[in-house]
Amino acid sequence: MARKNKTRTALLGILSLGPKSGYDIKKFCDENFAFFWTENYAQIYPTLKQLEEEGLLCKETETRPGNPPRNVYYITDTGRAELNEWLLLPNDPMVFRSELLLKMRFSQDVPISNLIEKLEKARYVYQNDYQAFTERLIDLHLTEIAEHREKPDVHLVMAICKLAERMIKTSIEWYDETIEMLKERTSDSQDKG
Amino acid sequence: MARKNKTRTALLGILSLGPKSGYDIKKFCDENFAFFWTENYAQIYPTLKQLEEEGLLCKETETRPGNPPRNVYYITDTGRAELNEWLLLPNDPMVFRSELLLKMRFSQDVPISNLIEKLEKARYVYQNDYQAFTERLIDLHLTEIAEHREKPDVHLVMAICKLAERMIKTSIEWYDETIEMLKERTSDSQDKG
DNA sequence: ATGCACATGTAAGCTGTTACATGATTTC
DNA sequence: GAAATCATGTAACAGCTTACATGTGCAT
Repeated sequence: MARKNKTRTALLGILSLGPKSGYDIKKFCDENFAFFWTENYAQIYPTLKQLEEEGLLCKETETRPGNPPRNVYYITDTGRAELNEWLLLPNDPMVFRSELLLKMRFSQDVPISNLIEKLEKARYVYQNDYQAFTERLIDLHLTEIAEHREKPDVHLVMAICKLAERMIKTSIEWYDETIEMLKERTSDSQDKG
Repeated sequence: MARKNKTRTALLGILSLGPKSGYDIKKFCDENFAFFWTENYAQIYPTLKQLEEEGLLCKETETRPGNPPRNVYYITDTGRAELNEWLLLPNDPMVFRSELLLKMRFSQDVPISNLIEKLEKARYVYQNDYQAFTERLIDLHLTEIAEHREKPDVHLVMAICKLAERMIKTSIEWYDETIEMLKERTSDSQDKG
């Protein structure tokens, strides 16, 4: 019963890229996966503890001058085994959830200006995301050229960034078009009325 | 504490389009909102009951020959008021969640063929969705022309379908490109090895 | 006979969010 | 002095999914 805990395997995956603290993991998620994955502290810390108890991770407490002590977690061989098992399993279908689209469907009787505001606000956020991904992709290209060699996973990271960039671009174009359509309708009805 | 119940307002919204049974609501969601919203019976039935108790909906039991009895719910004025309040409120940011992209990021050491399989499977599902949306958009256009008039919300429905169609198209193109890239890398490493 | 569509519900229990709690250090 | 960053956690509770439970009518 109840769905499978994805945080477990997400943490194993992130830690398979290198040892990290709970704080690092959150940051890593926000900076790299925000487009398609999020985790929060209230999930991360208890899960790390649990994974350590199960022997999938091991903990080392680091003290660095001028910083609070950190609990850094390393993935164990057992952890890597569970990760690889999960990687081969079929994945859940992607989930896209938009409260804005839902509201839009029911908004025929609310002031259009309100809907336009919502769309503009969402579009603004996307604009920043789009720039971030574009810059990220350029960085990846430049790093690759500068280092005269490929890191083993650079093509995977780039593919993921490309999808994010294009989805966001598609969204922005749709937002602009839809905002314009709604504005035209507003002025039309004002002309008539 | 704990997040806001979105099912309540989703049901109010759907019932604002016309009276429906719990079964109808589920079907309506699956057929119209699946791209960005889902509901399931275990959420729908208790929520309908609760909304009725609060006076936001009213129930009528319908018996039709050859069919099991249905509980059809109508939205009340109080219900409409709560719906309109919610429509004006700022919405949560959209959520996109993809276990496939997450796995992809960690898949540098698993057989590429396994990743390709996953991508091809996902792409196949999208292909069907894409065709469905394309046909749906054509239908909406034709209906509009045939009826020589616009229903008040047709432009909203069409906008939503357009976004879905384009997002799916963008995804399919990315899947194809990514699958090809991975296949090339597989044959490259075979040439070298 | 088998499966699909119609039709309504409940129980269990993990998941995930929000809020709370605490404190050092650096930067403006 | 205020704000941001670094850093780790817990409590409470609503939300959401999965599985279970039950039954009719129609089509192949």
